[in-house]
Amino acid sequence: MPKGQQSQRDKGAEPVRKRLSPAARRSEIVQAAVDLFAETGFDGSTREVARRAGITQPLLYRYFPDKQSLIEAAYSRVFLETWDPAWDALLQDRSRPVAERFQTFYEAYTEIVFQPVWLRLWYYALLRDAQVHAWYREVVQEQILKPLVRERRAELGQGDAFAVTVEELDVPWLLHGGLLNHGLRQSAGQRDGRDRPAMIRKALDLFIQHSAAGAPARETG
Amino acid sequence: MPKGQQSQRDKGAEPVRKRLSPAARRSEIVQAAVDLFAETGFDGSTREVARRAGITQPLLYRYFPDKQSLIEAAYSRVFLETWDPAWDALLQDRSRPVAERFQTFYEAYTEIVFQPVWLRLWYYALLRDAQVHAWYREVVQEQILKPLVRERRAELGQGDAFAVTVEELDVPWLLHGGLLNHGLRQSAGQRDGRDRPAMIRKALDLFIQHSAAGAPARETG
DNA sequence: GGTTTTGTTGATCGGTCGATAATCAATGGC
DNA sequence: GCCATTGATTATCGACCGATCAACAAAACC
Repeated sequence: MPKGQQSQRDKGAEPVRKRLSPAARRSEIVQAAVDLFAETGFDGSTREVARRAGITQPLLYRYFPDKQSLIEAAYSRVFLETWDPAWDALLQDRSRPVAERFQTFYEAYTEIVFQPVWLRLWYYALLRDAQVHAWYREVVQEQILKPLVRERRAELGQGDAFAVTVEELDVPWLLHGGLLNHGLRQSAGQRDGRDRPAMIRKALDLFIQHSAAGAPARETG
Repeated sequence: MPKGQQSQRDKGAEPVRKRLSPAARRSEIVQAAVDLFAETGFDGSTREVARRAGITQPLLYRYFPDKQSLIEAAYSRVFLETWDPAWDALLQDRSRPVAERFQTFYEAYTEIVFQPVWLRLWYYALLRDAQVHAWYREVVQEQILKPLVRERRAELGQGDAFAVTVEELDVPWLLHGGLLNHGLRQSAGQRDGRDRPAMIRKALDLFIQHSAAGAPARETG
């Protein structure tokens, strides 16, 4: 019989101590932190994080010097792993219409960022410190919205060399923000069945129409 | 000499006790709560609320049975006093074009709801309980978006009697959400000078163009 | 002016939180 | 099989929080 199978200290079937590699343990803690913080905000207790990770609370301080660094680890886990490098190529694939490209992209993108855990953690981060917000705002603008404007310019034969202006980004920001807000609305208990792809399509239609209106009067049926 | 002018207990110039009417005191407490909760979220302490209101913390429990009712009082102060009854008439004033009416309305509306205290309290409330969110979502939809669709129908001569469908609300929701998100973005430390009226105008233009495209092919230059 | 009413305060309780120190025990090296 | 390493736990500290209660004092009343 293996020793310690049923010592007096065991209250359940779970072995009292399970020893993991630092990387694996740390990963479990971060995942527990992400889940908890997404539910309750960053005032969720370290004890609850530890409970969900199946460890005791002091052990948490073996992997993170303080709670703040645990919060930042949760940031990284969720936000930094959002962007798929393949999307950059997708957005610039000029063999397909802009609307079709960005439809594909936004369906994949929102499938990630519309998850409650992502949206809630995002808004909690936004409310807590403007630092994270400024950083991610830059990501959205450079990776998504400016490519959208540039690719649409090229599609309209307007040339894509010169810099994208602030005014050109207004409508893209409006629609991107509208989509984000739609995700938040659906995430917060709403169940009216309006599906994501349709909403994305409408947003992209609005942009395509709007950019065409500024172009040399090419009409779309 | 008035008694108690400089007793041993006075540490500053402030009189130790200032006696107010319950209504005035309660109002001061609620205002302090609104300010604090907008800054730190609803985990802001009752002691800090009391400090900002210039009273001691136990007195707070003379006016509110517990912290939750103080939170709800802060809700009411900010959210219930948002809507100006005059706006209902404004939105239905058919002597002016729909775009012009809603431009005026949204400029007044966002002047209130784009205040950091409003936006932050709103998102904190949204993240905390879906109840408040569902309630306010109903307000926006019934008071703003459905009138927008109906008035635009009338302007296009399509008749405004039959009910507004869910699909018709998609684009309005998209643009309304985009505006809200724009306010949040500006509130969170961004200073790029893009002004509200211009953004509102672009959002309304998008809606007007979109609804015109669905009409019997009337073209707008 | 004495008495009542009630707005206000000081003191404090039980609970939870973040963080630390001492101790225990599972694994790898030899 | 012993030992060193280090993952993991128990116990605990100081701070803060929500809430309660007895005591105090400023108006209000007659």
